Amino acid sequence: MPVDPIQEQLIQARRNQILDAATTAFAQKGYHRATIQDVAKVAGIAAGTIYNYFENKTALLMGILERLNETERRDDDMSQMLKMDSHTFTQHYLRRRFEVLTQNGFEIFQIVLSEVLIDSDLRAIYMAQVIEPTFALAENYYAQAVGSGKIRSDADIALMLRLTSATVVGILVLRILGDREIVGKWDQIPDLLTTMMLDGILPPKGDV
Amino acid sequence: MPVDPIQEQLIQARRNQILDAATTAFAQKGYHRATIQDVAKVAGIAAGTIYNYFENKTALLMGILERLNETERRDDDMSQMLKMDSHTFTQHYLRRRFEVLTQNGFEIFQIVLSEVLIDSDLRAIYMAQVIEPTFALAENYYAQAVGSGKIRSDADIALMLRLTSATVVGILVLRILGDREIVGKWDQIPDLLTTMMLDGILPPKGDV
Amino acid sequence: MPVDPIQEQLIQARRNQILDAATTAFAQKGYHRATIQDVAKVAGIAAGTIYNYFENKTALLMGILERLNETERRDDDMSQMLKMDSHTFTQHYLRRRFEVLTQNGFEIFQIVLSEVLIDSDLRAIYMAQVIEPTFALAENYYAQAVGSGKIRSDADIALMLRLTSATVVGILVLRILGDREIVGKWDQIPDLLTTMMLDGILPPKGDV
Amino acid sequence: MPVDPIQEQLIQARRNQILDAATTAFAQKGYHRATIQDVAKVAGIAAGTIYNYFENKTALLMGILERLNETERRDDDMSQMLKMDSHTFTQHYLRRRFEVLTQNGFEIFQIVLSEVLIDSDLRAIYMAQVIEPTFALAENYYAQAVGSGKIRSDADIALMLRLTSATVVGILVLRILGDREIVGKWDQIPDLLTTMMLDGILPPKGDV
DNA sequence: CATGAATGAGAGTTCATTCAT
DNA sequence: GATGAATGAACTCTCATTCAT
Repeated sequence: MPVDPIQEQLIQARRNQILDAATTAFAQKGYHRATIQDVAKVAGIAAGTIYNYFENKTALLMGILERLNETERRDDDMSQMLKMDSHTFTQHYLRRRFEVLTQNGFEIFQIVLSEVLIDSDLRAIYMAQVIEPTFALAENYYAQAVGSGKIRSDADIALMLRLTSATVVGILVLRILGDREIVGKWDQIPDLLTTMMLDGILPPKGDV
Repeated sequence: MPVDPIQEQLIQARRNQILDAATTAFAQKGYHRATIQDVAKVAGIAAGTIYNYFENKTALLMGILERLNETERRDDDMSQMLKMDSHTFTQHYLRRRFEVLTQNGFEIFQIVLSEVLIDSDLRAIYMAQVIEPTFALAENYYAQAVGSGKIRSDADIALMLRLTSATVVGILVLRILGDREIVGKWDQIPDLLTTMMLDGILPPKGDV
Repeated sequence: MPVDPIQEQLIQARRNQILDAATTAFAQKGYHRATIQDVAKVAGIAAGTIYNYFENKTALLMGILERLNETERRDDDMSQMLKMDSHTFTQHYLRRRFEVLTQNGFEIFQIVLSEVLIDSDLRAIYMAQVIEPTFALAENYYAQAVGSGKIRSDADIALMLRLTSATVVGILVLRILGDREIVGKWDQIPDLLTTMMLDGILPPKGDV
Repeated sequence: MPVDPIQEQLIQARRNQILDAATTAFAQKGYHRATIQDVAKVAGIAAGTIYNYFENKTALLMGILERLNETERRDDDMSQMLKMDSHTFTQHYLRRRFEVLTQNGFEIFQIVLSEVLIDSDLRAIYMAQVIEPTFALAENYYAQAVGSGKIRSDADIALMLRLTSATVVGILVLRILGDREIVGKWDQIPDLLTTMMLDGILPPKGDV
């Protein structure tokens, strides 16, 4: 069956419309409490129509996760970043991560994270497809950075990267939880985090 | 109506038995997918009995959260910690936090976190009763530490504390998600984190 | 409105195409489990098109039944058969019935029978239009046969005919159920049945 | 878990109550058209209660079939029948089969037959557990009868038995379809059938 | 006349909650 | 206080039917 490109576009548009609605509905009530009717109502279509585009409710969740993945991957021309010094690199890296978070809307992470904590199948997918790639580039960079003496050689790179990423994840969680400091100073965070991570919270040695 | 203390103890024992079962059941299947029958089966009692001790299913979740609070608060004689230097204090503080996490079992955070991300009422309670107190002591200490020049005075204390806590939260999330680095090196994390936070990931100045 | 005969033929062709598809689809999944989409797919047309030719799903079933009727009636020039002796007549009659069954495909009886057992409206139609006519001719013949002494006069003709027809129906059912003896020896059955019915299963009197 | 015999009886009673209701409801509307609500209404209980006793709607059908099996098997002390002459044996056998049909109520066969024609899984079960055993005894007897010269030795026993059983099945079908002759003379059928099968419909040789 | 996306009523099924025992 | 059978509202999903294109 030859694919009509216009048909294909219409189908994609409808799928996106439904996924947008699902994101909204799931974020408001949570995946389980939100019904297909809720999603349909938000999308402004009949409930049955959703099943012309998605096999079942779970597929909606998967669809949201897939779209998230695409966004995550869509960028990251990191070739230049490897030439930067530690500070600039870290700064760029964190800014980029925060942009991705901000652009996607936090709802999407709210949904995905809360389900991922519960559903072990989803968890495996999420780890492999979202979390791990988030580590990948930095891991590559830091390995080189250690080699060239930019970073302390006694460090456990793998673990330290987890801690760094954990910080980003944790900030996201606190943001979703509604912490006012985090929400209010969202844009300053990447740079503050850069400083904190590179130099620590102690006063500069020379200052004492 | 005077309360019979023995009756009271029996009631508390039964409540705890049910909450333990609920924790187990919710952790396995998630709050929504776990049924009251599941909880009852784990507890070794009839489903109806649960309703003699808890108003409804939501109350089970609240009960779990309350018990978590009690644990969090049960300790923390921090009076001595205020006399410590920055490194020792931070180390103590992080070790303490990780102990609490480990002792409670991660399941409980898995349950609470996933629901808290969804349910805005629960979220408000959780923020006020669990997250905020976790900040409180440190906030107090660091304010003093800045005053006495132990910490760089240009820092945004409130925000920096959020970032620190975010790291702990994020580590917990990654642990729940099953990250192998985090799981394998769990016990080393508090100390590594202490170093990283205080000194940063840059090599010591003198090394260059 | 004068009917364009070419139009009429096209319509009939399309109706037959759809009924063929419906027969196939219904036989595979059963009337209820087969969807209009299934029928459309087998027919190679769109689902909506079916509704240009049939009022609803039930009408498809009726259409199948009607076509069955036409086949049943299409032949049966029985004028010569009345001149035959009992054995030849019975043999011809049974062979003819089995041909009809075989030609139509058993699927059609599978569909019709299963629905007829359930739907009382359909049942009335089926009785009046299919079963009863099947009796008619034979009834006529046997009445004459009794009159001329070819058949025992103490017999209850009407009932005996039902039993004979019942045998044919039952054989069909067993065939649909997949009985191996019946399936394997299908072609021998009319003649065996002729012998059995006329002479019984007892050994010939003279043999003893 | 030790089984409380009174509990067990109550459960069986409720199961039977539900199966009775299901038989009624399915016979009226057919298995597919009858809803669980219909069954519940007939049984005078809530729809959900049915699911405490049967896994799903299919299990209701299976339950009906199982009860039918039990009835079929409940009897048949055929040891004496083997001593009978052909006529008495056949008469007893057919009478017995008709009794079973009559006692169970025709609805049950209406339901089972119509589903069995459609569902190939069910068909296999039905063949193995209901139809085949119905053949078994007779097959045994007739084999002996042929050996002792009571039945013509040129007969294909296996096939002839199918034809006999087919007749019973066919009579049942015609009865369900509402044929008046069959319904009206139901009780005479076994004996008439006996005569017809043994002696054929031809007039006795000596009569000519 | 053909199409097939959209519809929404209605089905089977689950499960929190109640209450007679 | 403990039980667990009964309840029925609410959910997901299916599919006959319609109708704009």
